[in-house]
Amino acid sequence: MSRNVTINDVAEAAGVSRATVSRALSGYGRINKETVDHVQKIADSLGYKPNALAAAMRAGKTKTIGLVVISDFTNAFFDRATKAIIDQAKELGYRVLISHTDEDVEVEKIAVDTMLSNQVDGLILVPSSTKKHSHLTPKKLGNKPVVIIDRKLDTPRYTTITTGDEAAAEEAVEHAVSNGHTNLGFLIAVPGISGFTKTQPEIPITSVQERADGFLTGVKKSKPKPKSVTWLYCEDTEEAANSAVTSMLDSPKAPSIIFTSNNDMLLAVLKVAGDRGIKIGKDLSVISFDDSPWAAAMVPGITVVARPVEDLGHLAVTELVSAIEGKPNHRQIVLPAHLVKRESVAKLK
Amino acid sequence: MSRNVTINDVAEAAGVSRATVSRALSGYGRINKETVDHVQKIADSLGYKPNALAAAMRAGKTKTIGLVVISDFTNAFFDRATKAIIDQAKELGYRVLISHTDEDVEVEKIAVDTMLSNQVDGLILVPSSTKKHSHLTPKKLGNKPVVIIDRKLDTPRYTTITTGDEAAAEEAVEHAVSNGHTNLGFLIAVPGISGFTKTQPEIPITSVQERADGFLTGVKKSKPKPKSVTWLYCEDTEEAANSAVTSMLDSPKAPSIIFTSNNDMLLAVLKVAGDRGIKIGKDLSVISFDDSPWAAAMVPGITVVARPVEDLGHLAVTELVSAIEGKPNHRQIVLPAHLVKRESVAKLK
DNA sequence: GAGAATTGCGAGAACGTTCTCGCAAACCGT
DNA sequence: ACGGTTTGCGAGAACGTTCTCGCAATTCTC
Repeated sequence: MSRNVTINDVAEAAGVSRATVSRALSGYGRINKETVDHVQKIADSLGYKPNALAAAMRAGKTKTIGLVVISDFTNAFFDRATKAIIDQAKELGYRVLISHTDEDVEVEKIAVDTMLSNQVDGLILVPSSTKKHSHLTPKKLGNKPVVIIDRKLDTPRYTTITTGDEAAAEEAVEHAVSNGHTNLGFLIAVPGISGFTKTQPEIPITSVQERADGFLTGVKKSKPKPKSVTWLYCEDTEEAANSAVTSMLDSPKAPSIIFTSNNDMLLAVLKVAGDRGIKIGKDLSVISFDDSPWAAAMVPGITVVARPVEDLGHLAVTELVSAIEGKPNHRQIVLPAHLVKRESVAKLK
Repeated sequence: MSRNVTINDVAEAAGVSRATVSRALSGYGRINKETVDHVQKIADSLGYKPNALAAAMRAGKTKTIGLVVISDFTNAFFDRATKAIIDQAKELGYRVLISHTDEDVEVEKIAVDTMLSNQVDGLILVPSSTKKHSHLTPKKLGNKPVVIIDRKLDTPRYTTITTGDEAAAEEAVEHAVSNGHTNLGFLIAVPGISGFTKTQPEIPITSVQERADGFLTGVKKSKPKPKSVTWLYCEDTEEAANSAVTSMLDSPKAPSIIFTSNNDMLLAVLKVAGDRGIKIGKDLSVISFDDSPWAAAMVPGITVVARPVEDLGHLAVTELVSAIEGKPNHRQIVLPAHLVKRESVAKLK
């Protein structure tokens, strides 16, 4: 394992000092053009690669952003968000260190600590909990810039970028009612509970809360009052979701349409309905949150609330970098979400 | 922006030397138990967070793995692989720096350089090209351990972990033929070409090549010889895929089953068929590579070749870390893929 | 052509750790 | 009580870079 070529090796080989090599390669200060060329050549021939660690240490800047998401990339929101963030970070000259917390505040704490220990210049964070964020004080974060995405903290301390899920949820209900649906079912994924329940549990995630609120407002406002409304709150696992859907379909006032708060719940609806031979878009309608290629390509296409995920990721990085580079501000940004109407909602009567 | 608390600050506050603080917190060398407690307390009260950069520089180890994938996480293979890799890395005490190359060798080159510059201890790499890998010599990689996954290089220099796609592809054809299909269509995604073509282009990716080979072997071996076989090689974009599928369905000898080499192609088949009112699993059958939750939940469920993606990611990290920690070996590992039979293949006659 | 301005470069400190070395104090055995 | 061992800790170097400072050598100015 041969040692790496350092700036000292280059300096020696070129017959100049370390300082001159640094000047030549980084292009600052006063230096002769010919020296630059000469050093360049030597550096190339030795296969010199600058040590970003050493540079970062000296500079106090790592050009690295920490990204702490709750979920992995097997999720129709976080895969796209992560990609957008990495791409935009690269565009602005930053790298991204990624960690995921699986909705666990303790894991989040450790993840953030690791990020700080690795001297990230700033953090993009999807908080696990609206309320438990005592580890997220500016002091504990070493006063580093932070951008919160997808969800809000109950104290709006940092720049926060979310999507207008409440209005979109309302629009979704409106769309269903205007298509003649009067028996509505809502399936809300809530982390931290076990199994599923009819009574509304505490929802530690503002985006989910807003979706539920939007659904509720939609129900309240709906012109022909719905005959029946079924709410089910469900743990985000396959088994729990399948049980919940089964229970909903077996209830005496089975809904003609189910609204799902995310794609995991949607897949459960598709699966259980499929197993029972219930045809989506005909016997049973469905509207879900979050668009995806497969939701569009399926037959029938699934009507969804599409959120501007790429814009959100892009903006998060832009805001963060702007803060890193000295323009700190605490903006609360809400990007509009909108309903994409496909064929999974039957027109009744 | 208050400066960070360093080991010097702790030392001063505790009235001991830097060395003692380091000993106390890292737990090595000879040190008094009481001193340890005292220093701990002071460190906590000051909110001291060790600077991983400085430690890494001193140690020459960053406990970081570089992951260079071709695609982002919006892909049914790489999302799962990435998650598995991050999780297993964390398990073994490593962090992961991620980059994606979009199948571009030049981007790959820069990505690898960035990784090296950031002093990763090892690399997990999905190479963009089987042949163009002059930037991947041990020398250029500073003799760091490398694990190649998903695809092979034409010179097997590093530990390589792939899946047995050829056998699985053969099995897929066999399954179709045994269900009475005699008009077969193959839709192979090939990066680097534009649009689609009937003539086989050079395939720069061994996994795709193996799938094509497996399909071909399957065709050759098939008992009732197929009446017609249509091959289409297609750029991995939505438009090209849609055109290719359209072209295939419009050809005089339209296939009764289409084999797709990845999920993007599968979605194109679903989309075009859906638009034309062609029922999958009835009027048209399909088998694709790579399983996913939606392929399972759809109606009909899509018959797929499932690859052990999590195992692959897991193993990649384990192998890499073992090499980092001094047991270098160059294994060529092939994990078995298998056919998951669902309802997207019609039984003919 | 003498003083002033400019140019090019080297010496050396600094970033925050870890770890080797060596020294003093405490402890041991006889 | 005296030589030898153990214990605890401090001094200082090292990792690879960047950047300030200052000093020569060169060029400019009148």
